[in-house]
Amino acid sequence: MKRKLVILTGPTAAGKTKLSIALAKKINGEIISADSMQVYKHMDIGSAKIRPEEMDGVKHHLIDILEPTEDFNVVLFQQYAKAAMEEIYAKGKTPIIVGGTGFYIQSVLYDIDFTQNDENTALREELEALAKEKGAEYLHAMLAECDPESAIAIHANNVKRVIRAVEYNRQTGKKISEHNEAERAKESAYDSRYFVLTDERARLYANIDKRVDIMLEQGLVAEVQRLMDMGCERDSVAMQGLGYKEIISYLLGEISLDEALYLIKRDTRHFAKRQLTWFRREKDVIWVEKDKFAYDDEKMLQYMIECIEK
RNA sequence: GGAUGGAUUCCCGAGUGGCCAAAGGGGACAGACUGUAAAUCUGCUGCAUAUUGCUUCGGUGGUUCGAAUCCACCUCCAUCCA
Repeated sequence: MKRKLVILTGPTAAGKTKLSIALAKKINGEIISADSMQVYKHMDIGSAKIRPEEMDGVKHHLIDILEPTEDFNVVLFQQYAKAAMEEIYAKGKTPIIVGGTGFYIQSVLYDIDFTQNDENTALREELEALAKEKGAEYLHAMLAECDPESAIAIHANNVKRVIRAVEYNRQTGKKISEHNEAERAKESAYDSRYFVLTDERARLYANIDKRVDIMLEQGLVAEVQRLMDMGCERDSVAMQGLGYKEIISYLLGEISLDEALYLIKRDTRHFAKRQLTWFRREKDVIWVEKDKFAYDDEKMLQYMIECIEK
């Protein structure tokens, strides 16, 4: 008997946070954040993190668990999320994964096996250096040698993924293409309800623009300044977040504040599009289109609860 | 009123007689993604009854086998002189 798992995701600025609280209260759930930036402390404004008072007594997991100087990735997410879920199930409650990072959700939902090879940074650095020196094509040719299928599937310019594929082969002696294929065939490990909250594209984009302006008013620049003062490196995982990298660029005098804002808005729109592409590809998703519910949260909740109880 | 420069496909911008439906960039749109995923990467962008046909480069007319490219006039914009 599979255990119940509720997922509430959707593109950025769709309104997941607000709806998630109401949902958690109705179904006696606890929330696990699937967000690659909200795990970090001191990154509140730019990550649009939920404020404690907004939680309204609903317990949240995986928020504020790391310093911005620490690295985070899917594997860690999966570990933490699974641990949190056990804790929630033990209490007889339902876990609700809320957040926009589709890859993270997938890692838990399909219990993807990230073979536990040690983090071999030396090898990765070696490959990165090689790519820089001899070019992306060279590395891609290396991949073609050890894993032709991956070489076909991964574009040579996508250096990060080429490196990972080569790295995987070097560490395990196997092909990542075969691994991926096997993982893809997996069925959901849970009795899950995968809700994707979304809205008309134009509204979504308008919300994004508005939200960025609000972040600025709330003190985004000061927040980023503080992070820099704390010693956050600009190429750290945390500082790759939307809103952070652009403001760093502004604070370093590379671009104007207006340019930074333009870039944040544009790139956040691009991000929302990518999220939508991801969710379209996921199977068994339940779309919750706000315009079809006349923007009535109660109606959306009611619909979601019906789906959950089925 | 005069002089000069300019008007190009959603935007910026290249193109100065045929190889131009028109470089490049941006935006929009679509897609990939299995240890950095708020990352990284790819495709596409005049219309159609689609290996061809049609309409397009401010407007009208002209030169030419052939014009976004040359000429005339007109409209608008910019700068300068009155």
